[in-house]
Amino acid sequence: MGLSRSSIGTLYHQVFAALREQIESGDLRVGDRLPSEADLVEDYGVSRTTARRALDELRRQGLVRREPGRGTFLSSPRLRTNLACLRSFTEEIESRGYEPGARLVARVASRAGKEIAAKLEVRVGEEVLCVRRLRLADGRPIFVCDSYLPSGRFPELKEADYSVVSLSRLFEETIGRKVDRAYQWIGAAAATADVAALLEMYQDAPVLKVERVTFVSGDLPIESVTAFFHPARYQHYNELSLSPGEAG
Amino acid sequence: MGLSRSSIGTLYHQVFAALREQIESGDLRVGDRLPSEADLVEDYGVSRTTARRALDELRRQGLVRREPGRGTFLSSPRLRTNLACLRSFTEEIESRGYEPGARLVARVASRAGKEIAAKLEVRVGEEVLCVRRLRLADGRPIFVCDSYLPSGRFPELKEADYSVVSLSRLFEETIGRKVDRAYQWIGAAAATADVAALLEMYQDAPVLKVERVTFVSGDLPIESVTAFFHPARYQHYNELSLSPGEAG
DNA sequence: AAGTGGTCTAGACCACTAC
DNA sequence: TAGTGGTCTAGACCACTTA
Repeated sequence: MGLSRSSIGTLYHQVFAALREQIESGDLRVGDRLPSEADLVEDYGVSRTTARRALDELRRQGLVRREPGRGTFLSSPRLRTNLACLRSFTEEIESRGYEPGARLVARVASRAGKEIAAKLEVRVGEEVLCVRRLRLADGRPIFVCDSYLPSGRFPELKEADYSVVSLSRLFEETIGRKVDRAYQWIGAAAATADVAALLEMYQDAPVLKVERVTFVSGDLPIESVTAFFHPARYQHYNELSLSPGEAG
Repeated sequence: MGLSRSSIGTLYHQVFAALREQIESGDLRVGDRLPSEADLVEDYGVSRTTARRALDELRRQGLVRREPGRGTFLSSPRLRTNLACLRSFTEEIESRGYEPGARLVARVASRAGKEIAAKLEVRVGEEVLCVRRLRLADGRPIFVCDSYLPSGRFPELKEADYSVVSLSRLFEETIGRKVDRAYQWIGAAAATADVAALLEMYQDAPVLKVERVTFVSGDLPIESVTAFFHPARYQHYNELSLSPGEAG
């Protein structure tokens, strides 16, 4: 039904997206059984391998659990993300089939205090730009992010338009350097009044707090960002394995 | 060669393990090309699907990157070390220079519900052991963890002493298998009354919630654990690099 | 032109679940 | 007995890279 074999994307991703849409629309409730692999073969006219890959993708993202002999069941409609590799928040939202959005909330020129100066590797008092944005997935508020940008080091940043969706792409376009690596801390915090309002939560409700410093090629910090995530709409996911050398 | 089609494990896991062993033995250097899918088909006498799944598993763990038209290459050490590596909570506490401690709070024999059964890959109703422990660093409460253990699969777990500090070591000693990999979700939640009391916090205060499923060699789940961290005393840290697929 | 990984098909057998 | 997911095979075509 409605699959394209030309340029829309892979078949399994189209099947995956169709299922995800069913989940998001509310047709399926938590615990409900999804179509079996055989059902998908019939409904979409694809092979079992393709149908299976779509269901496996849903599982990998934590949306469903699969029980041998029983079926595939909706577990939880949360957004989940894999930390194992560096992806911009925009890429994470996109890769899960949602339409990423952003709303510029504030934009203030300022000067670096000790904390920000250390993170951005600039002198205290150096010019920085503070940008607060509300990030959305399919129009729903997912997180608030406060970005601190070294506008002293990269003057191009002062003129940029921060109502765009992806800051990573903005960095690449305006200063011609690609995002390369990042480090981050993940913790929990109580929502302040302003964050709570943006995320449609109560003040002091728990939020997931991510502090990230991002580097572009040349190992230069380009952004220090603190993000507050709606805990019911977003969880970080990752997979861990033994580091080489200790494996058995 | 040396694959078994009986009881050692899936074919793709055996191929995967053979390749990982080659990597860890040092036969392959950073940037070296691994055997192609076609090579593995010949060498191990498996289908391309099976060979491919082994290589995909290596990529999923960040050990290799795959380039269409070129081949599969061993990732750089920095990429590998930056990717999430599996450490027990005990190791994490130790690496931060604290003296790890543990207090056994509860220990109950029970039966697996749907959620736990799916995570531990056992049947619903199968015997499981629930263990709640309070974890300490230099005597201060850091987190509460609720472990669900497949005592039906590993009867040795029933007799074990859970007042020890490291469950990973306990697993290795009692069942003779090493912890191999894990996956986890990280989110935020409000502290329940019992958790808050153990962590010396107020009820409903925000806590960092980590749900982890740990596997031992043979790819068998050994533990499904939910941990609640004191947000002022613990934050999750990690470093991110470009994904193996896009890395330069 | 040959080789590589990415995708897709159309089958097969198995263990398990539910009726 | 029928249906489910887990694994595996033996092909196929494609876009891409390298020589």
